[in-house]
Amino acid sequence: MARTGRPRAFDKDQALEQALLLFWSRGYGATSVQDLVDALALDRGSLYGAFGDKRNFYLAAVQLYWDTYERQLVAALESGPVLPALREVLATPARTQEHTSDAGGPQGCMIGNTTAELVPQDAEARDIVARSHARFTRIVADALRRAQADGEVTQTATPEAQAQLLLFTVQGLSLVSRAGLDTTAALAAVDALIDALRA
Amino acid sequence: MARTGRPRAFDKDQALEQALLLFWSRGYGATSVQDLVDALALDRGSLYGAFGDKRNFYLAAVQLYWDTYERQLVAALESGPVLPALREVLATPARTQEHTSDAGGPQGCMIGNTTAELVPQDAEARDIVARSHARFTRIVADALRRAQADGEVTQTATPEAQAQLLLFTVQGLSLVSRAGLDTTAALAAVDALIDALRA
DNA sequence: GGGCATTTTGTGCAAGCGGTCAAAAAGTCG
DNA sequence: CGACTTTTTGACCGCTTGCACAAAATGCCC
Repeated sequence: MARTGRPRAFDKDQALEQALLLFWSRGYGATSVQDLVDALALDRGSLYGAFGDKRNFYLAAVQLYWDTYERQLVAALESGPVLPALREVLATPARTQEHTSDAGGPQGCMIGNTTAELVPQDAEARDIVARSHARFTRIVADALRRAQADGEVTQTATPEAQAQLLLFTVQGLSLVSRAGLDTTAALAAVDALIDALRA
Repeated sequence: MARTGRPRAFDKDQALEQALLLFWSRGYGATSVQDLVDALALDRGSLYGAFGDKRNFYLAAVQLYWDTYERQLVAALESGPVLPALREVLATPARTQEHTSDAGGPQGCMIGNTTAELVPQDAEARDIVARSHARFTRIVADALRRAQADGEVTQTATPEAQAQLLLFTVQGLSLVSRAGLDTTAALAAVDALIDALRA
């Protein structure tokens, strides 16, 4: 493996982050390679050289998104009472949306966006999304299992079923919020769900 | 308003239905005008003459989708106990997905698909989606209000909050199901939610 | 049956798309 | 310092896209 040659003039990780922001804001199809070239201030060939084609670039950005999200999720659930943390997990997308609703900023959940746009026609995208779903439910179910044992969460349903329900809710909330959300109503719905989980 | 002239050689409503099926299966961006021309067996000019441009065509299809869905929703909730009907509303997308997961058929909820793909950049699409959300929550909240009065549904949350939660869940379920769903797990989650609503 | 309004038909087009490539530039290492 | 490897640069390509338009076809109404 040769290590010589002209060094890259840009930070690959930082470029990926910026690309994530763009893909997140506009979606896959609506983001042209030219948009990326303009936004990242690097030339076409450099982009292709570093990341392969547009689809690979997007998938890498999605993976970065999920890795970041998962880290935060684990951190939020690893200590303390579970229900307030889960409440926060659900409330965050509802509140975030309020600030950026009219701006051109990121919209919804990147995993959800990918599910809607790419999954039906892209097996690799489906794998990434499915794996993210599985990891989300596993992490949340583990936390709920502990909380059931502690008497914090009701045992009227299995932790797995509860986690699955939370996945649906957070995905639905992120999606619906793109069309404009009554934040108060959304938070009331979140509270209704959290209350229903209480033992 | 002149009524004369060469009559249309195809059924406009039927063409719209077929277009809906195509848009529903592939999404907006991935469905080219050429695809529509091929599938509907009518020529380019005829399509533009009857429906205007592609975007208008799509929005008309979405509207048709919602009108159909709303009719079924109202019918399902207008009589009998509410919770079993709501359970069915949530369970249907989970089961439907099982059959068509690998085929090229319709995927997810058309409103959700539109939310993900068009809403961020299309004000008219956002209006249609937002109106659909509002109508869904109103219809469901009305049913829940009745059910709360009848003692069928818990009063620990307002009917509006419960309806909003159901909107999130059905949208999330439809979306997540596109990535492949464990039907049993999904139904367990639905049951957990329905049970939580029971008085 | 002749004029008229409308749809059909088929061609054509400008623009934007994702992607490629060859030459120039820039460090690295013997 | 000069060969080597990699990145940069910018022009370029073939393709598909959504859409427009003119001429022909068709049925209604007076």
